[in-house]
Amino acid sequence: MPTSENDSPPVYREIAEDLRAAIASGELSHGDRVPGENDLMKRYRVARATARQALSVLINEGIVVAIRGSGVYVRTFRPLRRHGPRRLSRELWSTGRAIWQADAADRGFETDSIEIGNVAAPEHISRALGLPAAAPVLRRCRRYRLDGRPMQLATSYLPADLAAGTAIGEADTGPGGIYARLAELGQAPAHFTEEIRVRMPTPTEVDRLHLSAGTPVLDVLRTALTAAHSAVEVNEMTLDGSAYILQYDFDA
Amino acid sequence: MPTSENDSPPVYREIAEDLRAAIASGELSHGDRVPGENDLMKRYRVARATARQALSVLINEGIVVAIRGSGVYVRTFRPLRRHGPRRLSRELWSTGRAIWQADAADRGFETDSIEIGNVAAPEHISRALGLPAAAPVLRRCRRYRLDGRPMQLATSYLPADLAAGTAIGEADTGPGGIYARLAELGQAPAHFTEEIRVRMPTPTEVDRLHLSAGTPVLDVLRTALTAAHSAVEVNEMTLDGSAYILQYDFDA
DNA sequence: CAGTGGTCTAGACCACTAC
DNA sequence: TAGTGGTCTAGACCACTGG
Repeated sequence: MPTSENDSPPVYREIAEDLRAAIASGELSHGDRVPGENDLMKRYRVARATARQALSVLINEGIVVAIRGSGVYVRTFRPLRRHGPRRLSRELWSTGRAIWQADAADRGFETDSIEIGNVAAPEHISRALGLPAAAPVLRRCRRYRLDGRPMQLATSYLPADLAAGTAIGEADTGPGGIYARLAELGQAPAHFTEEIRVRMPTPTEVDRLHLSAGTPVLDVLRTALTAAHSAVEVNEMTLDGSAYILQYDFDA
Repeated sequence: MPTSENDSPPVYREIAEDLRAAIASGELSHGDRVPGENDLMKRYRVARATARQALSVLINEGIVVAIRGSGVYVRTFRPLRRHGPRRLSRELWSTGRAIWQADAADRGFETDSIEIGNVAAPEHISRALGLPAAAPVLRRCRRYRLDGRPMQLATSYLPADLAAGTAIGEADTGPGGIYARLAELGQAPAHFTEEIRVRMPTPTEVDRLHLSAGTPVLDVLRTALTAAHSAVEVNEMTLDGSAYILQYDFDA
């Protein structure tokens, strides 16, 4: 017979709950060291696996990180605000700034591991662009870092014939970026739609974004449309969920 | 000496990777049964804890669910599209429909466990409403279900003096809901801003939303402003991340 | 009632960090 | 070098699901 409480939660959950409460109450705060495996084994008189299981709960909730050889620590959370409409206003890119420069004025935002080439469009991309299945598209993959920390992965797709022979196919797309080049072609984006999904990251994403366990990612799929409502670009982004707050403003 | 590969990943990761690949390739698909602990122990000749650890990776990624006494299954994912701007268009609530009815026409959307009362505003709420700290506000908590499945938790806050003596304080707010009542008071919402965050759920939310492990939640904080830009309502929502796609449309 | 996943113990060896 | 977390074994008892 167990402790004979009518329906007591498992030990590891109670330990996790104690730690969670200590964090919520401020008794332990950002960056503080959390009691480790050995501490918990002594304090609660449990086996190592049980102590580990308790910690793994908090790790998978993303409120704590384990650092090998060192200890377990309360995670800090300092997200960047990403303003949907404002950052895509025409004034911005028509004056020669790349749109991601709107996110973090003056901070060390930089792009990384760029890859450009023509491919056959995946199904959801050809659909979004209104092209036949597997139509040729120009794909631009890149990674954004802020202060050295990887924040998001982004892949743009444009109809191959539209982009052919322009700076859109170059590593440096020039002042104002892709959207300014599209405008020069008479295909300036006028409307945007963004679709947002949440999920846990794949191992590849964990690696490329340096995610710790318990960190979800945001998938943002943005479609850029001209004034005539033809789709000229689709941008598929994967954001570190602990690094962003998304903001959207609109009218009734 | 281990298998002497220079830097081979741990066994449990390799097992997880095999299963992930089988799912990605379609060899195993939605609802299918995944090899269980005993299968993995035999097939890979590992101890039970190792097989469990491999499965726990996939469970925490949200790609499979474990059902006690039965087995482990590939999760199905069928999200609901929630259209930010459109669902809040004035025509909708001014014609007597509650705004959440815009999400799921004809489907069994219903509200649940409603709780209404005056409280002192939490810090982030008083800030959003432009009120002094701990000002009195009317709070409305509720839960939404679709086809019986809980989908989101929502808590609205309105300045107490504004809501006093109106149907906003009632369980049934009448045709068109809160926003129609505000309009009658000459405080019709004209602008909205929504802030989106992602995180792993608390145990309470796991319970109230029936979330399985590896499911993140979306926090949406919406502020409703009048044409004169005074904030009249703040709605703090927590959505089941596996149940929603958020969509926002806007112009350049 | 056989099989499943859930919890827990008591060990072991390893890689890494910090002093 | 002492202490940390990471991986792994070989058991045990339990609650639950399914035929």
